[in-house]
Amino acid sequence: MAIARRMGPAGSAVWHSMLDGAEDVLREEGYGALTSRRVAECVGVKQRLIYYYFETMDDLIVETFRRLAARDLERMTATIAGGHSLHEIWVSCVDTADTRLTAEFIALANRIEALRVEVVAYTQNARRLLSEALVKASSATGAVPPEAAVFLATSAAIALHREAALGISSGHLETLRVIEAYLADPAGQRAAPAELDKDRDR
Amino acid sequence: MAIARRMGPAGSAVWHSMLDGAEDVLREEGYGALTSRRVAECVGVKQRLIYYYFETMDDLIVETFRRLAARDLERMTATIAGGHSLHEIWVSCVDTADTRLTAEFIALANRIEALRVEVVAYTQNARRLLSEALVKASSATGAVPPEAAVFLATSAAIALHREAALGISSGHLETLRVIEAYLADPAGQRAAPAELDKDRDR
DNA sequence: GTCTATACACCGATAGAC
DNA sequence: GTCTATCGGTGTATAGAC
Repeated sequence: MAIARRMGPAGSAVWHSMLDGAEDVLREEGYGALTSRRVAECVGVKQRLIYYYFETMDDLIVETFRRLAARDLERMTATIAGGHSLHEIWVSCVDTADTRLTAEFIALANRIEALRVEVVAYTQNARRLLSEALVKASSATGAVPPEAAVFLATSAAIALHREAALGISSGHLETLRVIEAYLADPAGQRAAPAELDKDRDR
Repeated sequence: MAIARRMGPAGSAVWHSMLDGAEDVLREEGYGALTSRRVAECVGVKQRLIYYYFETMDDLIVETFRRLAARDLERMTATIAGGHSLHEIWVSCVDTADTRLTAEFIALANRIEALRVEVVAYTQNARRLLSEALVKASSATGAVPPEAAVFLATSAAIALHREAALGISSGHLETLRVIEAYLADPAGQRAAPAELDKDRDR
């Protein structure tokens, strides 16, 4: 175990731009292309500088995820606290969220233990936030438990993005419609009592 | 463009064992470790031989997926034709399927055009097979269109496997229960008319 | 803080012997 | 059909000048 070499400060402008570069590469080329040379090229510096700011490439990856996860959870918390409708929360928290990026991190988490821990924590936090929001929004107990609804909706969101990137669209519209119908009426009283609410919009 | 070099026959024993090796590496170490040397080591031959049987590494990858996809679709077709219940089809076609492996191929498909085409074809075939089976099983039109149900169930299955590998389990039981309840009664007459069926079990 | 230069491992792919 | 040997490229990571 060698003595830690001199390193640049976390949080500086260059440090952040390196995380930005790592994000871009991951999003557009996948983790197979996430190399120190590639990130350096994105930032506009030489490769050596990456190792001045990060001990290893794994560290850079973990830090990139940490920043992303923190921002995501903050945004989710703020949106949910804002008293928006479930549909608005869905669009802001899940549909908008960069699930392509998240999928890359999840894949990486199978190889990098430190990242695995962060991904688990983030996933559980996000799921808890969304489940609570769903419980609050639907006073009546619906046919689908909130934990299951959140799981189905978020895993569908990831799959929708992934398939769209590959050029698959079969079943996508139908799925989105089901999710949006559920969010509009989570308790599922569509059979008879919900007819009253439907008329109100006309 | 060079003249194609002499190559070994597709379908031979060694050829198959190379696809086996590629599958193993993908499943256990991810596509980052899928190299000609690694596969050769798995098979017990020298690296050079990989290029005797496959023009490029991308070719080996595509062939590996093709074999896997063909076997998967065959098994699905047989199971569906066997007249089993929806729940049995679910377990045999989706829950059992190697989603870890599939996820690796999907990730690779973003970089290898020939693989992308194969993945798209496979996904659409699998989705069509399952949707048709679902339509046949539920004569009445349920609240959820079959295309959406298949999409939600398969994307949930992938997410369940992926998260289990990472050590996440929150929401999993609830999700499985919802899916199994749906498969047991896809038409969704649980509100009033289904009460009759419920009592039958007691 | 940012650079040039470099060590060493491993990658895909090829040449040619047996 | 399978091998040894090798080329050129790129990966992580380090040494040390400015």
